[in-house]
Parts: sequence; structure tokens; C-alpha cells
Amino acid sequence: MPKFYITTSIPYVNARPHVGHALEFVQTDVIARYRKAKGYSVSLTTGSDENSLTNVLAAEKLGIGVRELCDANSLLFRSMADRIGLSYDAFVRTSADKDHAAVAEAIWGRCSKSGDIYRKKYKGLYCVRCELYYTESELVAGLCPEHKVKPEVVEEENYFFRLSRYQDRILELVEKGTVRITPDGRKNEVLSFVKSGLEDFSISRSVKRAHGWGIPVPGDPSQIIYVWFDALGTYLTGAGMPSDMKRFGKLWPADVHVIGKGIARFHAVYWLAMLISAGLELPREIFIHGYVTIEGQKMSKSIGNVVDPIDMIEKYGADPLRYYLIKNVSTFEDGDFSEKALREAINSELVGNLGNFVNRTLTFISSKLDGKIEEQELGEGALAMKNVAGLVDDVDALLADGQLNAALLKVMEISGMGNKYFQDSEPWKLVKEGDGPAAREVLFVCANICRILGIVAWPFMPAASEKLLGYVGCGTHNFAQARKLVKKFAVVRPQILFSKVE
RNA sequence: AGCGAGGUAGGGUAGCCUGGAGUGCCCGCCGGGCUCAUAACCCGGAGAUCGGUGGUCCAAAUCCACCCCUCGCUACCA
Repeated sequence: MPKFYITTSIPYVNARPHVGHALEFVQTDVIARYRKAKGYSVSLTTGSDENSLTNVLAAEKLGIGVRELCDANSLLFRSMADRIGLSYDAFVRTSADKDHAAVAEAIWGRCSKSGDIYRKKYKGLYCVRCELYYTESELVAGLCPEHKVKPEVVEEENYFFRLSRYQDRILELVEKGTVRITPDGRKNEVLSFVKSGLEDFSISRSVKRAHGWGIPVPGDPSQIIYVWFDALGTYLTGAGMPSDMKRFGKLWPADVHVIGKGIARFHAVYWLAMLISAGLELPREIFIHGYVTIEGQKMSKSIGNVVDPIDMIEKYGADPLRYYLIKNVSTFEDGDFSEKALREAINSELVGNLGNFVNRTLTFISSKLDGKIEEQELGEGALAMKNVAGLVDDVDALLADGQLNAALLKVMEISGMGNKYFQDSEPWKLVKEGDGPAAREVLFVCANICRILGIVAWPFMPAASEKLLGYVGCGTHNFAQARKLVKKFAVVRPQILFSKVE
């Protein structure tokens, strides 16, 4: 069985999860489940990024300890992962996972051995209030854009990573697609960034600047490893490094890193260089999604429009939220979230289209045909099955290509087709007229379409899919089964798959 | 400012590369049909100067030029 190793990025835990995080979890999970349904042995790593100054500052603001903040918020992220159905195998906490500290140290050691780490004085414009360095161009009239104060010139000796050395190598890897950057637009951005010239970057902070929070530099307790230099290592930690190198040997390299557009560079440039330097294999693909806006506006605390995915799950369920995030948010561009649109999608698409088709089919079979249906000679129904088969191929191809949004539309087309076939065939009339065989043919076809729907919907809406497959008595969600005709069904009277919202 | 992506009915999209009646899809809206089904489903309809201007061509959403608007990227900052 071929392996497939996929990761989500690890969010900072300075605040609660928002729908943007949910989007990434869902996209990642859809890809992971699709691969499972294709017969891959899939592993998925997620986690939380905790060794950052942002978290320290957030904790100070709240008047609690960093440890406390990280524990609490990490738990929230984990809880969201669980509730949204993210099928993860490892949840790495960068500040609490012993293996992870070991990984960070190992990466450091390996890069150092390659001669890519050196000490250098760093001089920059530092805003004490932000606790951040600014470049000249970021300043507004020479002042910090946030606090309108003049930044201080601060000098600090740090460790640097010799990124410049890898410019040509990265350019080639990305250009040739050895490391695939999806979508192409992002790939071009990465290329233009690399072409503009790569400079070495600082990979440590003084303990003071880091407020003593983070993983110490091996052999130099006065310095803390820069958060990104440790955070990226979670992908290795999750694969088993260093405690289970057998597992790691099987899983690494990652097949896909799913990330948001804001951190593309860290993955497509820094991470690749770090891995080359450390003598480790490179990920095969970096999959970059857009951001979620709320009712057309950027999500922000000051506007107060942050949407809590856990609230949405409690209100509408995980599958409907998953459905919405894939269907209404384009896979690679920014997309919008609105509760109104979510409700409309549930009522008209999940309830009205998919849920109704399943319900009318299964209810019909159980009330009019004793719940049993067997293979029939196919007349008109053969064409319907052929069309469905074509759509299954489409779903498969689109998912393989990462076009999650388009794939889900095709899934919905299948139930749309089922509804139309059911309607046009009017089996209820056939039953009244006493034409049993004709009615049985229609329902035999519809039962198969339901089953196929259950299979292709599984990556997107696993709970509903499993329920549905249970009703038709076919447990498997393996994609290959979607291309076969099941000959005999014993159907149970279904419960409603999705409930209408008022 | 430089580089890149995009502007198609009320919203969201496909079509553009390889010109040929504004052709399609998902919602919303209006009307009709049906009754197996969660007032659901099926059919039909209204609604677009395809960002603007000019050009090439028998013919342009599609090719070219210019302009307007939106959005991304431009390093140590999710």
C-alpha cells in the first residue's frame, strides 16, 4: 500500500481558532480522506505553534502565564480538529512535545554541520512597543506604523542561516516542479521572490528578546531558536522523528504541506533550504490556500467579526460546515463566509438536493418495496448509470489534482442527476399502475446512485457519508467501489441526513 | 513604484490559450408541474452594453493597444 503523508500548518495559539483555521483543516482532511479512499496508507500531522513571542505577549496582555495560554488555546485547536473531523495521527505541540525539541535541535545540528549556521551582528530598527524589527520601507515617516514612535537602532548578535547558498538550487526545484507549488500563481510569486535574491536570515533571538520562551540554541543558552526554525520541524516530529525512526523512514518526505498564503515563503523557500542543508528529503508539494473573509470583510478582532468554527459546528454540525468551506470558498483564492449563505447552502443543497434524493429513494424502497431491491435489467437506467460513472471519474480526477471545490460541485451534480432521474421516471406512478419491474429498475439505479454518492461524498462529509452507506448496507467508501454496480440491497428506513435550519 | 492575478445577470463561477449568435453551472428571484420525499423535487422564465475606450477581423467575452478599478507578492512579519 503506497503511503501518503500530509500536514496542516501549525497555527499560533495566541488566540482562539477562527474559520480560516477550519478551512485549512477541512481542505487537508478532504485530501487525506480522498487518498485513503484511493487505497493509500495516509498519515496526517497537525499541531500548534507555541514558541513564539506573539504568544508571550498575548499571555502578558491577559495577565496569565505563557504556559497556561498555550495549554488552553492548544486544547481549543485540538478540540476544533476533533470536532471538524480532521483525521490526524499526530498533534505536535512545539512547546510541550519532547520529541519536538529534539527535532529542532537535530535540524540545528545538521545545518550547523553543513556549515550553514554562523554568528553575525544584526542591526535593525526595533520598536520596543511592538517588540518587532522594522525595515526602512515599513516605517511611516520614520515612525512605527503601529505606535507612531521612533524605533530604536538595536544591535544584537544572532545566529544566521546561510540561505543565500541555496538560491539556485531552490529556483531549479520549484521551476521544474520537483517541489510542486500549487497553484501556479503562488509558484510564480515564489520564483520571483527567489530570483530577486536570497539573503541569509537570522535564526535565533536573545533570551531577553524572546522573554525566555522557546527552545534554546544547542550549546548556547543565551540564545533561543527563532520560532520558524523550530516550527517547521513539526512536520518531521509528526512523522516520528526522533523516537520512531522506522515510522519516519516510511512517512518522510511529506507528500503535501497544506498552508495559507501568508506563510508560503517560509515553506517554499526557507523550509526547502533547511531540509537540503540538513540532508533530508524534500516535500513533494506545497498546497497554498487563500484566506476567509467574513461578509466581504477581512476577519479582524478590531472589527469584531471573527467567526468561531466551534460555534458553527455546534449550531449546524461539522459536515455542513465542511461542505460550506469547500463549496463556497474557492480552493486557492480568498473566499467569503457568511452565516446566511451557510444556512442557504444547507437548506437548498444539503437538505433539498442531496438529503432529499437519498431520503426519497430509501424511503420509497423501504415502504413500497419491502426494503429489498435486487439487480434488474437496465433500460433507461443504464444511461443514468453511465452518466454517474462519468461524474465519478470527474470527481476522482479533480480531487487528484487538488481541485476540491470543483470536485464537490461534481458530487452534487450526481445527486442532482439522481433527483432528475427519479422525477422523470415517476416510480410512484409505476407502482400505482402495477408495473413492478419498471419501478424496481428505477429504484435499483437510485439505490446505486445513493451508494456511489456515499462513497464520493466521504472525503467531504464523512459522518453523513457513513450514515448513508450504512442505510444502503454498504460499508466501504473505497473509490474503486464507486465504479461497480452493487446487485443486492437491503435498505433500512433512513433517518434524515441533514436537517433544515429555520 | 515594480512584478503578478483578476474585473462575465442580484451573489459566486466556467468559457478566453486554439475568435463564430452571450453559451453553461451553483445559489437567489418569478411562474408552472408533480406528490415518492425534510413545503422537498422537476420544468419554464426574467435578469448581462461579458470593467471602459479604440483597433485587427467577414466575425471579439475571446486577439492587440491604452485607460479605470480590485486583489496578491516585493525577507526575518501567520
